[in-house]
Amino acid sequence: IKVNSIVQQETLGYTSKEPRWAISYKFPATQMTTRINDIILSVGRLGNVTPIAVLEPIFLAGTTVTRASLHNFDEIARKDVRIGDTAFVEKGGEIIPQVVSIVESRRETGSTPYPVPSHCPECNSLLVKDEEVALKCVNPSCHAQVKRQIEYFASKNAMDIEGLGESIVEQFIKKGFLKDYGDIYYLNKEEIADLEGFGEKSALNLIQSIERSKKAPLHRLISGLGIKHIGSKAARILAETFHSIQNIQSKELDELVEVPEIGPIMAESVTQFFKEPINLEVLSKLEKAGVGFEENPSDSPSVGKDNFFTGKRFVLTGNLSHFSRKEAEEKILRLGGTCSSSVSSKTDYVIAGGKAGSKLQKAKDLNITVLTEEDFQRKLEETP
DNA sequence: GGGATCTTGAGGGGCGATTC
DNA sequence: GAATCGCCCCTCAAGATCCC
Repeated sequence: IKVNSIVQQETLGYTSKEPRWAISYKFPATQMTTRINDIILSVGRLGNVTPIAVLEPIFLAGTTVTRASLHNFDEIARKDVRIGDTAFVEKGGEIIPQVVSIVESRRETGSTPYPVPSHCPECNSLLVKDEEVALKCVNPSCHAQVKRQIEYFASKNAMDIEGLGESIVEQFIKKGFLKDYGDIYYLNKEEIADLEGFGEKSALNLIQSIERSKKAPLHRLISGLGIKHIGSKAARILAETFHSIQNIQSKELDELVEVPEIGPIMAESVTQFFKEPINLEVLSKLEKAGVGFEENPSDSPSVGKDNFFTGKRFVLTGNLSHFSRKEAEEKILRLGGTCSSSVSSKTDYVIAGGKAGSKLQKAKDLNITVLTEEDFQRKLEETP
């Protein structure tokens, strides 16, 4: 057994379940070979075309792996991945399947390099490649893009519309109920209830969930609009700075660039979004439906006295048992802290739940204080 | 250049709704 | 009422890109 890392939990303050003296050994990721049966193309909400390897199913690190992202066509060329190849596959962090390399000695005779596609696999529009590595479908009406945009708008990170997942969105688009995310607010309960797989109860739940989302905090609405480069963090900054959609819309490029953490590319992306007639039409639908376009004062972070969380940067990892990661993040933000998705020297605390992964190791390497869930709860209780 | 963020995708468990 | 179905949630990683 090769040991590639050691995690000493001395500093973690773990309870008897995970004792202070415990040392864990990590194994190198298990690699196995399997055949690449096909390479399929997925179109994301911003039009990026991502190639995915369809694998001969293999049981690897406790699960059956059937697909792995190939990220982009440069990556395919770099690894020279071809349909029919035998590939080494592993799971990063024992979670994410990835194609590590190809076994060239087992390559089938007559195989050819995977061709870079010229047209969108969903709408057949011409694909373009600008400065970015990804190939892009630039047809705003592309079925796949519209579907992904609606899913993203309804997702937990955005408007949090429970019951509007991938397959339901697909079904609604096919039925003609949805053409963009603005249509969500004009869905008819009776029509939904008549659909296969739905009933009175589930239709009512969905409509209620949609109604609730009209009061979502401004930053979640901004995030849900799907503006390129504007994710949850940037959306929060824009909401806290400008307080309403109309206010953001009225800003010129140079005014947006003045906002901390918003650079010229992000600012350009925002102004471009509000210039597109197709986006203005959707915004109009949202506004007419009564979706909140202004910041609710209760959405702002607590600006009271300084506390343990004020100005500190946190990273969450592992499973928390008393609240979801999202809830923990919300609590930190409300108390004036910030949350990041990666550990760096600027991180003040890492909050580690059960089954914490590589972030815990990195925190240890960088000598960053690690809090258990119990420590975190105690700090919350101590904070007025 | 380092760090942060965004995007995308994977699997299984949990759970609610529908169907029989 | 039980069985089945399938959606949603959760977490993590890689690569690209952006900000400072």
